[in-house]
Amino acid sequence: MANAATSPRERYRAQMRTEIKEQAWEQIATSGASALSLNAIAKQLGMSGPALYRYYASRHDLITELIRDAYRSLADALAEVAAAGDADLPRLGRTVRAWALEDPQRYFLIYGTPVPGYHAPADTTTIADEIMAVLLAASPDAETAPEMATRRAMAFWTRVHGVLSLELAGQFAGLDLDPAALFESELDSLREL
Amino acid sequence: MANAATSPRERYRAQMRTEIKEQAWEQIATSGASALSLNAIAKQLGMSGPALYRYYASRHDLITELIRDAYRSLADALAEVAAAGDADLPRLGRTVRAWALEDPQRYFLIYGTPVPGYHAPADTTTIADEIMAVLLAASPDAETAPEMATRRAMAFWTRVHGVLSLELAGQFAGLDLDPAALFESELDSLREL
DNA sequence: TGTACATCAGTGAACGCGCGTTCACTGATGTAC
DNA sequence: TGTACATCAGTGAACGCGCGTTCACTGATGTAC
Repeated sequence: MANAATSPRERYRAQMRTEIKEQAWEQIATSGASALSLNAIAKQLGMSGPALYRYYASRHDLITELIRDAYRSLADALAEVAAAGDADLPRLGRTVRAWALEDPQRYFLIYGTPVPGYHAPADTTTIADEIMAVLLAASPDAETAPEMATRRAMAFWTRVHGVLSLELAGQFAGLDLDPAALFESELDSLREL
Repeated sequence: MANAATSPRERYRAQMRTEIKEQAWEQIATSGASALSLNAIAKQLGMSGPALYRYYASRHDLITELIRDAYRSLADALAEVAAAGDADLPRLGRTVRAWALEDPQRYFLIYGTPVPGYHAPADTTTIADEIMAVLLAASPDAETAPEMATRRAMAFWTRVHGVLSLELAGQFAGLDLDPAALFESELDSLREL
């Protein structure tokens, strides 16, 4: 009885989908998400444009999956730190920063300028909740003062995003300022809360 | 002797340039900056595409001027508050927020996701410096402890941007959270610095 | 084991579209005598 | 004051391009007997 879930054809399909996405990320890193083109991806993979339609029903579908993957990747990175047992907020903050620096455009695909009219798929909300849950659990008083923990998690999130998105956007360019130090000082500021 | 600076033709030109930009902003608000199209603007103004080239040498030139205008507008809004004499950081923060809510895509054009490879015109840096100078001057200890003031101004800026950009991007959507209250609490947090 | 058939990845041609931009032009507006 | 000329806004046709997507097809791979 052949195992349908891992038939050669299915494995091949899965790998093609992966290669398409890898190529897509490369394009996004180079030219931004709005310039993402199925034809350009196909050409880069050495195949014709229409061939991609075997793997993704549309450009929109591909982008949707990229967004999902990006959320998943960040959630996993944080969950891994949390699973190690030493997940205080500063550590989680550094994890977010490292993840963002790895691929700034991936960060912006999730948290950057929204395209008016475009709505992220519903299930990304679930992953976003997962992320928030990790942050909440990492708040020292998560059990004893849940409201406090929520406020701290939100401040954590907005402060992290504030430094990070300006840094990644290059807004600190000629400013004689060490982004890493500013980031650390913002992480530190959360103790006052 | 005709005053060349305000000849009918020059006034007409200036007004056309303004109308083109107004139309451009409307498109950006509707579809985002990356979808901005000269032909679409022209059609909306009831003229042919090539006609716009009397007023802007290229699409790139138009966008550059929009960016400049956006910076200018924000700098002016802050300078106005500062000129009124009661410019503490919280008040400036609320000014930034009001300005951003007025037209979120205008905010994102300046502080949103950078397009890889695109570089803002050099003179916007000057306006950005102007903005930073207003923030610095608004720090209570601007004269006595300039280093302290710089750190406070930077924290102000990143925290304001953190809440604001997440709010405008709709990241607080189903989160049972009052953005205005969170914003106020972040402004308040700066006193600890 | 080989043969017949079904599945499916990938191709090339094509459609319709909108883009930025150029060019040679028409016609209205402003200037100089 | 009217006339001759220069300026310049705007047009329509055209160029070359790349896009997403559909379609009828070829040929290789896998399945059933």
